[in-house]
Amino acid sequence: MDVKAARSPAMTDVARLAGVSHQTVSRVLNDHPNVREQTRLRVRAAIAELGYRPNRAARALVTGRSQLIGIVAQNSTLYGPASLLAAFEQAAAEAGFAVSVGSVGRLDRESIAGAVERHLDQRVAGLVVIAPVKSADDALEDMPVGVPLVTIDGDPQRSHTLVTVDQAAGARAATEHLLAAGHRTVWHISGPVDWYDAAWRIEGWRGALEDAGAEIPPLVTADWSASSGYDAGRMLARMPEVTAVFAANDHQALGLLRAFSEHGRRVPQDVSVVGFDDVPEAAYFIPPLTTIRPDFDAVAQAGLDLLLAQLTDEAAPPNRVVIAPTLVERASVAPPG
Amino acid sequence: MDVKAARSPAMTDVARLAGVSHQTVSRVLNDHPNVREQTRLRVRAAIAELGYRPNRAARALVTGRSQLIGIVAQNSTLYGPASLLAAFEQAAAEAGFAVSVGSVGRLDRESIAGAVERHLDQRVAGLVVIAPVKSADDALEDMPVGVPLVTIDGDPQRSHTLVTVDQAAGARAATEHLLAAGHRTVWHISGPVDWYDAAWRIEGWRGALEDAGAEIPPLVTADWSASSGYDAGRMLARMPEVTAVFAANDHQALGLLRAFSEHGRRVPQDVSVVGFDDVPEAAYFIPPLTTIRPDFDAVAQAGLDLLLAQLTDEAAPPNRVVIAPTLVERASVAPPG
DNA sequence: GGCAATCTTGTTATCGCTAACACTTACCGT
DNA sequence: ACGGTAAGTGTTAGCGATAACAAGATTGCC
Repeated sequence: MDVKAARSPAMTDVARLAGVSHQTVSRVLNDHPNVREQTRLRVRAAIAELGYRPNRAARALVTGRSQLIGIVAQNSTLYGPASLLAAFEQAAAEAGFAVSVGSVGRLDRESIAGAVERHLDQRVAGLVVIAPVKSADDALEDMPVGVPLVTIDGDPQRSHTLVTVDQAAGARAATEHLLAAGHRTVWHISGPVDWYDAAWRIEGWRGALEDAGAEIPPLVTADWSASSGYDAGRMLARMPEVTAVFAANDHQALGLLRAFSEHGRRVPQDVSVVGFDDVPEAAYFIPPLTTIRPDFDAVAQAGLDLLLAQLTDEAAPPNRVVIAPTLVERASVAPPG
Repeated sequence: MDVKAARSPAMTDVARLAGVSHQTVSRVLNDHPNVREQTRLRVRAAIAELGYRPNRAARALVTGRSQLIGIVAQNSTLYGPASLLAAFEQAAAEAGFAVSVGSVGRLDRESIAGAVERHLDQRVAGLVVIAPVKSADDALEDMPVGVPLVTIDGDPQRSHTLVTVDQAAGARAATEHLLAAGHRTVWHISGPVDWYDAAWRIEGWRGALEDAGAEIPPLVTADWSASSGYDAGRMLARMPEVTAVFAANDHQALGLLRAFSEHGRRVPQDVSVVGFDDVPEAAYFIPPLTTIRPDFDAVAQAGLDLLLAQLTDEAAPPNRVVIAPTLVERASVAPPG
C-alpha cells in the first residue's frame, strides 16, 4: 500500500511524529531516566506506529561497540563442540545479543588469529573462543584483542577469563565407578593429547588409578572419532586382561562397543565401558552406555555471564568458572568375570 | 609500547600518511579502476604500516548494507541440521562473509519471524533460512524481508529461492535397495510429518513401493530421535512379517537396531535396516548401517551461490537447486529369511 | 597546437545515531 | 522573593565510511 516504503523510518521520523527531538527518542530507546513519562509514552507510540527499528550500524559507529558477540570454534560435527556452540548461541540470543560465528577448519595459530581478526573487523562487543588446544591459546596470548574475551576449555594457566568443564573430575568419576564395580584396573582410550580436554581426562583417570593403588595400564591414544575407537577396540578385544575401559568420548565408545561385539566380547559381562559426553544416542547404544555428562548449557551460560560482566564493568578481573560433570549410569558397566 | 593505541586508525589516518585524500583510500579499498598504480601502492603501504582495517559499521551505515549473512536455523544437535549449519558457515567464511546465526528454539511462526527481524536489525546483506516446516515458510511468505533470501529444505511451491536435498529420491533409493534384496515390502519410520523432509521421504518410499507393486504397510511416525526410533522398533520387533525397515534418519535407525537387538531379531539376517543422513558413526553401529548420504556441503555451497547471485544482480530470478543424495551400502541389509 | 574526452584526485554532503552541552522550566530552602 | 539544583528537552558536533560532484592533469585526435 505504502508507495514509498523504500526507506525504513529513522529516528527523526519518529521524532517528528511524536513532536519531540530525535535526541529524546534516543533517550527513550536507551532508557535514560530524565524523560517525562508522558513523553516516553508518546515516543513509544510513534515507534510502534512507524514500526521503527534502530539502525545498529549507526549506533555501532558512534559508540564504537556493537551488540554482536563473536564466537570462534572449530568447524566440527562432534557432539561436544557442536553442543557448546548451540548452547552459546541460545544463551546469547536470550540476552539480546546477536552472535557471529567464525568457524575455523583447524585450530592452529593462523586460523584462530584470522577468525579473531575477522570478528574484530566487525566490531564485535566481545569474543568467545573455544580453545581446547595450546595453539589456540597461544594465538590469543599475543594478540591485542581489545575487547572482552572469554575462552572455553582453554588452559587455566593463561591469563584470560575462562570457563571449563571439569574434565579431570569427570574422568575420575568414570574411573572410580569402574573400580567400584570391582575391576582391578581401568584402561583408557584418550583423545588427541594436544587437546586440553584429552590431557585432563588422562590426568583424572591416572589420578584415580593411583589413589586406588591400581596398576596403570599403557595409554591408548586415538582421535575423537568412532573410527579410532573401533581401531583401539580391536586391539583391546584381543587382550583378556582388559575388563574395563574408559573412553574419552561417546563416539569412541561406540566404535569400541562395535569392536567388542565383533570379537565376541560381551559388554558388560566380559568388559565394562564408560564414555564421556552423554550424546543423546548413548542411551540407545548396545548396550546403553554409562557415561559422563558435562552440562554444556551451564558452560555456555557461565561464559556469557562472564563476558557480560566484562562488558558492563571494564575493571572486572579475569575470572574462571569450572563446571562439574555428572555420571550417568546405564548398562555398560558390571562387575568383572 | 604504543602509548595511544587507544583508537584504531581510520581512513583519514591512512590518507594523511599516504599523502592523499581519504576518498582515494576508499577507492583503493574498493578496487575502483581509476586510481594510478603508484598511488594505489602508496595507499596499500600506508594501510599495512598502520594495520588499518575498515570500520564495517561506518560502511554499513552509508551503504545500507553489510558483509553479514544471517542464518536462521533450529537450535539442534541433530546431525542433519547441525551439519548444514556448519557447512554453511564454512562456505560463507570462504566467500569473505561473516555469518550471524540466529537459532530458534522452535520452528513456529513467531520464532522464525523474531529471528529474521533480529537479523534485519543488524542490516544483514542476505538471509538463509533452514525452513523444513510449513510454519517457517509461512512466516517468510508475508514478511517484507527486503534482502536476498534463500531457504534450505523449504517448500518448492513457494516463490523464494530454494535449495533442497532430493529427499524423495533418497527415500526411493533406500526402498528400492531393500526391495532389490528380495524383501516383499518395506516399512518406514518417518520423521514428524509436518517436516517437509519427512513428508518427501514418505512420498519417495511410498512411490517406490507402488511402482514395484508392493504392499504398502502402515506408516510409523516418530520424531527424529533415537528414542523414538527405539519405541517404534519395539513395536516392529514383535511383528515377524517385518523384514525390512527404512528409517527416516540414522538416529532413529540406531534406536531401531537397539530394539531389534533386545528382542533377539538379528540385523540383517532377520530384518534389514536402511537409515538416512550417514552420520559419521553409522559405520560403527551394530551392524554397520546402510544409509543415504545427503551432500550437506553441496547444499550449503549452492545456497551461498544463489544468495551471492542475488546480491550482485538484483534482478536474479528466484531459483532452485536440488541436490541428489547417494546410497552408502554397509552391512545392515540382506535378503529375507 | 587546441579542444574535447578521459583519467585521477579532492571536496563536500550524508547515512542514523549518541555524546556533550545549552537552555528552559519547576521546585527547593531560607 | 531569590539564587541554586535538578529535571526535561533541544541543538550541535561528530563517529568513519561512500556517493556525487567538481576540478585539475593527461591524453587523443584532427
